Amino acid sequence: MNDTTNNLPASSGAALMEKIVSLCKRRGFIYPSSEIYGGINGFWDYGPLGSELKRNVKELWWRDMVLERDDVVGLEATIIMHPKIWKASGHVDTFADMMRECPLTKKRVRADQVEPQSGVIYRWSGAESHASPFKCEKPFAVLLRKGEHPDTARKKAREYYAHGTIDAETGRWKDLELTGETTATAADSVDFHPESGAQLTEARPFNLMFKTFVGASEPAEEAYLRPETAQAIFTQFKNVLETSRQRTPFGIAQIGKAFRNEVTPRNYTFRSREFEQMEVEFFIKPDEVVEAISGKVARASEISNPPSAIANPRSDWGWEAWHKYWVEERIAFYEGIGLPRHSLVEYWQKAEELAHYARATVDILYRFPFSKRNDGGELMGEELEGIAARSDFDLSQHERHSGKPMGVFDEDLRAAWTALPKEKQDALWKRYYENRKKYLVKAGATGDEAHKEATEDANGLPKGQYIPHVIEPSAGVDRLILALICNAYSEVTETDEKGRSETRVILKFHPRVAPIKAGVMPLLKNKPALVKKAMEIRDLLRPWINVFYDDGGSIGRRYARQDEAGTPFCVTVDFETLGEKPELLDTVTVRHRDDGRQERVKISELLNWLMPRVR
RNA sequence: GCGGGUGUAGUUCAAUGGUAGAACGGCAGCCUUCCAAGCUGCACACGAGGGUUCGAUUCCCUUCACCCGCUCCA
Repeated sequence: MNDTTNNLPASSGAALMEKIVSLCKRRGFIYPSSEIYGGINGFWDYGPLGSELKRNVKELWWRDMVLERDDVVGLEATIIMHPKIWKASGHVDTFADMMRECPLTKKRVRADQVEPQSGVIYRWSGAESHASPFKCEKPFAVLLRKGEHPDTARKKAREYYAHGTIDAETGRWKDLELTGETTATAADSVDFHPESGAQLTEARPFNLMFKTFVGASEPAEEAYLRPETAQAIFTQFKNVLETSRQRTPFGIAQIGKAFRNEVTPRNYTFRSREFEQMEVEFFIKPDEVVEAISGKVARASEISNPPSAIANPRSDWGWEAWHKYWVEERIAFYEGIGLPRHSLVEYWQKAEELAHYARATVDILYRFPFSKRNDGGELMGEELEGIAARSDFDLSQHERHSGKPMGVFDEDLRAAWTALPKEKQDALWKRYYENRKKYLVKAGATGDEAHKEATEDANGLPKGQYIPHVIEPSAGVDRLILALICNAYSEVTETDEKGRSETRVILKFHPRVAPIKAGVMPLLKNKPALVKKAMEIRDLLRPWINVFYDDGGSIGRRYARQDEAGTPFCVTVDFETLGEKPELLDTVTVRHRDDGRQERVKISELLNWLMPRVR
């Protein structure tokens, strides 16, 4: 236990990240994008090993989420879509926020979310210095709250005027003379920064979506690069439903690029401006429909028994049960590709953190070296995936904005409904109506409109019609790649007989994700028989798994190279292979990455030996 | 976007107002019977632009990128 990431010194987060970054560059996992031109902030490329790693991860996800399930189908949509989609999804409003800035602290706040404040406004027309020729005539104002001394406001003003001047550096700003002081009272004003009290700048649009133009001739139509892949799934929902022979509950999966003009890309590839997502939108029956068909809705606590196992889906599951199911399913996926449970955090978002569309969201966090620590010194983790219960918000929004119906017809519901007692019908109708009305009001409908539409919606139930709800497990591929690399990173320090100590790096990837599954090498390069046999073995394995042939340098050097690349197995052709000991003819040495252990495997059995270990 | 720091070979570092060295790594060859051995040779760098100067990697300015702290993170 002296060679794993978790035992590296706790304080070395930044130093550890530096080592990981340079390893990634050196071994061809990750390069800065456009590096020969100086790089471009927030963009990263994957090199030979990185692209294999990423391909493996995406393929495993796809296999787990789509190929090995009956109830999820795939989609690959375009990056540029109809601009109205982003209006319907809310991104045009929330991603293009009007922001105001505090001139004192430079902090930015959303223009529509400034807390109203009351107090006395102190205004100045400028400031000048006796000690230097400094003079400034910009107006500045601070809100003085109850109980604060006017000198507090004056101090802030001097700080503001001195900002970036020599006076600020020498500390002489305290002597600045403020000019043109006036006061006024303010009640519930939203013009002042809640923390500093300084008057905020005018609101400016601040757009996190990348804009582009469709069409070569002017005036071209403005469009956006998608800031998430989810909306494509919602907009193609009806097409998929009608062509895939799926019925709720079922999901649509997509892997693809998304783009966000992040304010500050940071932490290596963790927050990139161009990134890839792996998402499923899993469409389920609303709870009222489940209850109509099954007679009851299973509680979340009923499922998954024992707790470590993932329950099999049941027809009486409502959104809570499905949500919990996907949380467990996804954590199992991460464990299955080598992220140990203790490296992950299952974080249930608090009510006030939830996005406007979400009923519940669980974030799966990975404890990155750069993560902040809590009071107990424990890494708190950064989000790899969010699993959101989004109700019927998205499909409803697209129904409203496109005017196209997004509901489904469900024969089971229609049949079940007629068999229900009148009281039950009324109760379910009422609940569905209330939920729809609540959504519609939130979406901006007036009371009357909402009542009318919600009534129509609820009247669909007896006919077997409803708008599905959705559970969305949405993962960031690039974040996961970074987590896998951080998790795999380990060092072994060895002292040789000459007393030299040397630190070697081993990337302990799970064999499933490892870029290279096996290194194939002759023990010695200058023995043609060994080389020939090794090349035969490479050719034998190559159609099935990614192998790497290497005969450069000494055998130890080649092992070390493969350790750094995270290759779980090395296959070595030696003199026994050629029959030096007759009983070992046509066997090879297989060397294990993590502990250097060796075993002999017959060449005829090699592929069957390797395959189950690398998938 | 703000403040602070840093930019020299693939990586980690050094030196210098007169255009740069090392270690490791890489490549080629020799050698090598299992964990970065050795020998020989080769290739590879002053982030970019501008200014000062006879001359700038070095000083100044701008810019870009990276790191840290704020901010942001639907």
